Amino acid sequence: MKTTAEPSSFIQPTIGGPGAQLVASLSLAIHEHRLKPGTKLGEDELSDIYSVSRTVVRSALQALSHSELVELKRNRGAFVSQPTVREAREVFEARALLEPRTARSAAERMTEDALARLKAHLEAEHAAIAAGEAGKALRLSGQFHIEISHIADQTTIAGFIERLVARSSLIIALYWKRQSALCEKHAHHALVEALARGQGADAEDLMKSHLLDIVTALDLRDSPAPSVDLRDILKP
Amino acid sequence: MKTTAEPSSFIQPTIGGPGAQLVASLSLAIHEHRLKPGTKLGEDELSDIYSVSRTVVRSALQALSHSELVELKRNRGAFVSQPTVREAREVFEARALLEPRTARSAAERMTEDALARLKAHLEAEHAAIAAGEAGKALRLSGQFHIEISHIADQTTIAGFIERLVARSSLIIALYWKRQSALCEKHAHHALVEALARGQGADAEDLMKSHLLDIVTALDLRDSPAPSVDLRDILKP
DNA sequence: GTGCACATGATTGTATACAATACCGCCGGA
DNA sequence: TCCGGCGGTATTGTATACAATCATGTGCAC
Repeated sequence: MKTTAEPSSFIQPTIGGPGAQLVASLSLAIHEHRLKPGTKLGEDELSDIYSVSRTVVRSALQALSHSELVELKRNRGAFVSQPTVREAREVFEARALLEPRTARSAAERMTEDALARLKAHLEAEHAAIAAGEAGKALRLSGQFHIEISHIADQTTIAGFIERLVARSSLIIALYWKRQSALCEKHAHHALVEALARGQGADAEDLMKSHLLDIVTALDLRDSPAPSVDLRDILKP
Repeated sequence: MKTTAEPSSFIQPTIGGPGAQLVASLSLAIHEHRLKPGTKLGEDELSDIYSVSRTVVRSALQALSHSELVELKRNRGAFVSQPTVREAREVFEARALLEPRTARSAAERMTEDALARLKAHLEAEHAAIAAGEAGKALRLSGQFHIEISHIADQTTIAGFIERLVARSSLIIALYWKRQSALCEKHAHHALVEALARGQGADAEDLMKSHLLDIVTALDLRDSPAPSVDLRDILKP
């Protein structure tokens, strides 16, 4: 393991523009499942709440739509995204393609500094679970994967994983089957162990099976989408 | 090979909002290297050219910044992105991770319809090269990869590849070494052959070596970035 | 001649006003 | 009773005006 404490490159990609505060706040609420998929995000409503003009609200909503967290429907408004079963499958296929390899890279590029951050993060996860803060626990659980991708020092891939994790949060909100969030805890712990020892192959395998566990805990049968809008299918 | 002609899912992800025309036009110009990296895109300038208000121009620039084609600097304006050497390497590492596997999937899901489109595309590439339209040829060359990813029927991954191809265009504009674009032609032809025969493993290998060829045709030595702004490094 | 301070001009960030479009309840006719 | 047209209301799309910030060039002090 390297011991150099290179500064962590936590540059939010392209999200620093106008309405950053708003983007962050909404993003947080969505990740913590306080805003559920399908919720309408009215512009006037948000501009009232945050005391900014609709201009910046629109800007923020646009940013979120590019992260695929909200869906913009022309002349109808912004809604928290509702990934379909098909999209859900795709997201986890993509994660299966990217994350195991990234975990391996992370193990190889592990630093003392990063390990400390990772352990602290794990601690925070446990604390949130213990405190019964389900939303916060879920968000941290997702962010754990993002942390790892950042350690791998591939900001481009990390950006993709960030998007995938975000969508995963929505997917979990829609399709979660069991309520056992405990498996997460152990899986993450085991991953940190492997990463700490620089065991890349182990980390890769652990990540792969961890992702598989998540997918199998989802109910992705071809059900008629939760609440589809015929307009979105039968476009004139 | 399947023969069902399922409708191609060419849904532009989240890019249908305001200023779509503008986004398309600018995107085209960037892909064809008519707008070079570092070029400033003034808001008034664009609003004059396209006869729309600055509101929609800003919206379009924001969209492009989320695609990482342009960089938005607060209070200083929008510029066509200048990927660094490091970012260039990351982009092609990501492509190496995603595209070969995707090519394999494409081979497995090939349809008569898709094959026809692919061949037509190849023809267009040849025509552009023959006509000496270097910019157009380059753009089509990139779009070829996107077509394949769409055939693989993984819209999420296809979206990532689309972004990577876009960045690749900028990278090529900055770091291209040789001027032999002919290799592309043969590589793409070979790929289509493999895809047509449903030879997934071959397609995967061909894509891998094709991407490697592109990278080796780049000059990615650690050079002092083309024209950096000290402000971007020494942030107070 | 060099370096700093300030004023001026240009460009972006934000807010507001108006126009276009879609949603929803009502009403009339079959 | 059900379907289709119609108008009011609400919400989004676009344009414009004003405020804040940054770039540039001049002049003065050293």
